Amino acid sequence: MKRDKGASAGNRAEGRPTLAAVAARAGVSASTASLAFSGHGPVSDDTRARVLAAAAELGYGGPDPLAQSLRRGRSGIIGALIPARIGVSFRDPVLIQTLDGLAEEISAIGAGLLLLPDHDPGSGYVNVTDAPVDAVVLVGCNADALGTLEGMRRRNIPIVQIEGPPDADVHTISVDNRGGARLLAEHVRELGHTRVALVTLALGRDRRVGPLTAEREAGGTVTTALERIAGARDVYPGVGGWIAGASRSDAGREAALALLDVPAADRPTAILAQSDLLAAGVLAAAEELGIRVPEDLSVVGFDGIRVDGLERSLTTVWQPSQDKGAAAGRAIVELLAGRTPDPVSFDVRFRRGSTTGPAPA
Amino acid sequence: MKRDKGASAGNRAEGRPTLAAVAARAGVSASTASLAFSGHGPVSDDTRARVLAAAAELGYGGPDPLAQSLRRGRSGIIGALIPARIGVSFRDPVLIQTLDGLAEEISAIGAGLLLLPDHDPGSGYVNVTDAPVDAVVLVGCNADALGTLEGMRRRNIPIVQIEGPPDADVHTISVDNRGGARLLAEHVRELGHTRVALVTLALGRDRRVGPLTAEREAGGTVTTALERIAGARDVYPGVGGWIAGASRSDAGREAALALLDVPAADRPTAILAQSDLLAAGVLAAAEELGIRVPEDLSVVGFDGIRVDGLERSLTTVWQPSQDKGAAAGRAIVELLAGRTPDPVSFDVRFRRGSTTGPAPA
DNA sequence: AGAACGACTCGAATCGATTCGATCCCTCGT
DNA sequence: ACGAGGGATCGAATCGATTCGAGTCGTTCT
Repeated sequence: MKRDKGASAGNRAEGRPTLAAVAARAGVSASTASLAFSGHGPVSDDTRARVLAAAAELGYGGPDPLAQSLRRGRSGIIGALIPARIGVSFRDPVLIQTLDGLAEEISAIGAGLLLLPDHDPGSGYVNVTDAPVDAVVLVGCNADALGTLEGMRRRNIPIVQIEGPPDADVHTISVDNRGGARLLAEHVRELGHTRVALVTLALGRDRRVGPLTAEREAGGTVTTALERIAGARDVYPGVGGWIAGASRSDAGREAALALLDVPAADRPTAILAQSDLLAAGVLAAAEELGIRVPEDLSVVGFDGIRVDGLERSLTTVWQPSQDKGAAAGRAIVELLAGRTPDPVSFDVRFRRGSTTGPAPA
Repeated sequence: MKRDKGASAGNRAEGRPTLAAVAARAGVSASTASLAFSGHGPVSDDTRARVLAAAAELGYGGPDPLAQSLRRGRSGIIGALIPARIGVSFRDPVLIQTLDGLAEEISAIGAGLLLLPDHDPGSGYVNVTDAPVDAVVLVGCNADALGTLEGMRRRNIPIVQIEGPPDADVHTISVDNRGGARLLAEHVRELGHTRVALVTLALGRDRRVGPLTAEREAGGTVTTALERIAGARDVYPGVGGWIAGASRSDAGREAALALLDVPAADRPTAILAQSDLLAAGVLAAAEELGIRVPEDLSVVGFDGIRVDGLERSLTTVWQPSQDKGAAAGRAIVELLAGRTPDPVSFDVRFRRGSTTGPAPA
C-alpha cells in the first residue's frame, strides 16, 4: 500500500501529476504511457490518444527531465567554464565567438550550455563539480582551472579545453599562438624596429598588472599569454613589457601609458599587444600622448576581431575563434559517443593594417 | 539477489563507483555514507574517515548530481532564454549586464545559468521544455517566447521575464521605457525640433528591417520597442521612422542612411534611436553623409551604456540593466522558496550629452 | 541500579521515469 | 484448424542518491 503522505517534504509543486498518474487515469501501465510519450515502442493509436488525453486532463507537462536525466545517465548539459563573471568575460569578443561556435555544435545533440564562472577557490560560489553536466569545456581559462576539475576527472566526465597546457585526460583545441606572435614580431623586425615592448594578457588567475618580470612570468599559468610571449621572444629575445590585467582596451591604454610615458629616447618604437582590444587601448594612449601611429610608433594586435569604433585597420593575426568553439563542440559530441576525437590545431593568418610602419630614424 | 549484469546498457562510464559501493567497502550502510558526505547528520569521526578513505580508494568522485537532482527535485539550474544565438545576443551590452546581475544573484542559492537561445519553432533545436531547469528567465525576448514556455507553465516552473507584456503567471521586471522615451522626446521638442524620426529595435521575432508602418507596428511583439515608440508618440503623435533589425551600430547606420539620404528639406532634424548602439550607428551615418551633429542633426539613444570607441557623449537615458538582472535573480530565489516576490519596476535617468542641440533654422 | 537520554547507524521507502523480457491475443499461412 | 509470427501491453528492475523513523549501545542522572 502506498504511503501517500500527501503534503510531503518541501519538494517543488506538491501535486504535480506523474507519468504513473497519467497512466492510471488512462487505464494503462506506466511503461505503456512512457512508450506513448517517447514514441520508442509500438503503441496503438487508440492507446496513445487515451494517454495524451489523460495527460491533458491532469495538466501533465511531459516526463520530468530530472528523472529522465537520472535514468539515461545524461543531463543534456555541457558546462562552459569561463574565466570571470559574465559581465567581465563577455566583454571579450573572442570568448563570445568561441562560445557561439560551441553552442551551435552541441545543439546537434540537443545539449545546452551552462555558464560556470571560474571563481577563486573559497569564494563561496557553486562548485563546478556539483553541476549536473555531461561534459565540461574550459574556454579562456588558465591552467589552475584544471585543478578545480579534479572531481570531474574522477567521475569520468569528458573535459575539453580551448587553449591550455597539454594534459593526458583533457582534449585540447589549440591555435598557433607562438607562430602568430612570431609572424607579427618578424613583421616588426623587418620594418627595422629594435626598441620593442609587449603588452600581455593576464598571466595568471590573479590578474595583477605591472611590468613583465621574470618572476611573474615564471608563475604564469595562462598558456595563451605565455605562448605569445614566446613567439615574440623567438624574434626579440628577452623583450620586456607590461602585463595588462585583461583583454580590454582600457587595460591596454593603462599599459601603454606606463610604457610610453618615458623620455622619448627610451620609448619603444613598436608595441606588440597580445590582443586587438589591448592594441586599441594602446592606440588610444598614443593619441593622448601625441605620439603618431605608425610614424612614431608601430602597434600590432592579435585575434583579428572587428573592434567597434576603431576606424583604422590594425596590423594583427586573425585566429578562428568560432571554429575553435565548434571544434570543441564536435570533440564533446565524439567523447560522449564513446569515440576519441582527433586532436585539432588551428593556424592563424597575418593581416597587415595601417598601424605599422618603418622604425623612426 | 542483485542482477549485476556487469556491462549493462550504454550508460556513461560503466564501472563508476556508486555511493553504495563506497558504503559497502567502508562497511557501513548507504545511508550512513550519504550522511558522511553531506554532513547532514551525526556521524562519528571514525566512520566518516573510513567512508572517505573507501571513496578515495575506489576513486569515487562524490554523489552523482543527477541522482541528487531527482531526489531533491531541484537541479540548481536556471534557464536564461535569450533572443538569438550567443554570437548575436551577446553583442548587446545591455543583455550582458542583465545576465551578469542575474547570475550573481542566483549564485546565492548555488544555481547556475543555462543559456537557451530562443529559436524559431521547428528549427530542429532543443526544446526549452526538456531542459532540467528549476526556473526560467526571459531576457530581452519577445512575447512569442512565452508561447514556447507552455510546457514549463504546466510543470509549475517559475517564470520571470525582464520586460514583456503583463502575464498572470509570469513575474515581470520592468523599466519605465515609455517614460524614458518621453523624456528624450520632450528634450528634443524643447530644442525646437519638428521633423523627427525614430530608429527602432526589432519589433518581432522576424527581425525584418524597413520603414515603420502601422501594419508592422500592429504585428509587433517586442514590448521594449513598442513602449519606447509610445513614449515618443506622447510628444510627437504619429512620428514615423525606420525599424532596425537589432541593437547594433551597423543596423543603426543602415537605418539612418535610409532616413537621411533624402533631399535636405525633407530630412529629419532629430533622430530618436531606441538604443545607444543604434545611436552610435546613426552618428556614423551622419558623419559619412557630411551631416553635422548636433548642428544639422540631433541624435539621442537609450540605455546609457558606454559605447566602445564612441568618444562623444550621447544624449540618452540610462537604465539599470544590471539591477534588472539582479531583481530577476532575487525574484527567482523568492519563487523557489515558495514566496511571492514584490513586483519591481525601475526608473530611468535622463543624461544630456553633446549630440543634441537647437533645431536648425 | 534502573531509567532516561543522546549519539550513531541502519532499513526501507522514495524521487519519476525508462527498458528488457515475458505474456497475451489476434491474424495469417498452409 | 493449428502453429508461427508479431503487435500491443505489462511487470519488475534500475538509475543513484536522500531521508525519516526506528533500533542499538553506551553514558549519565537520581
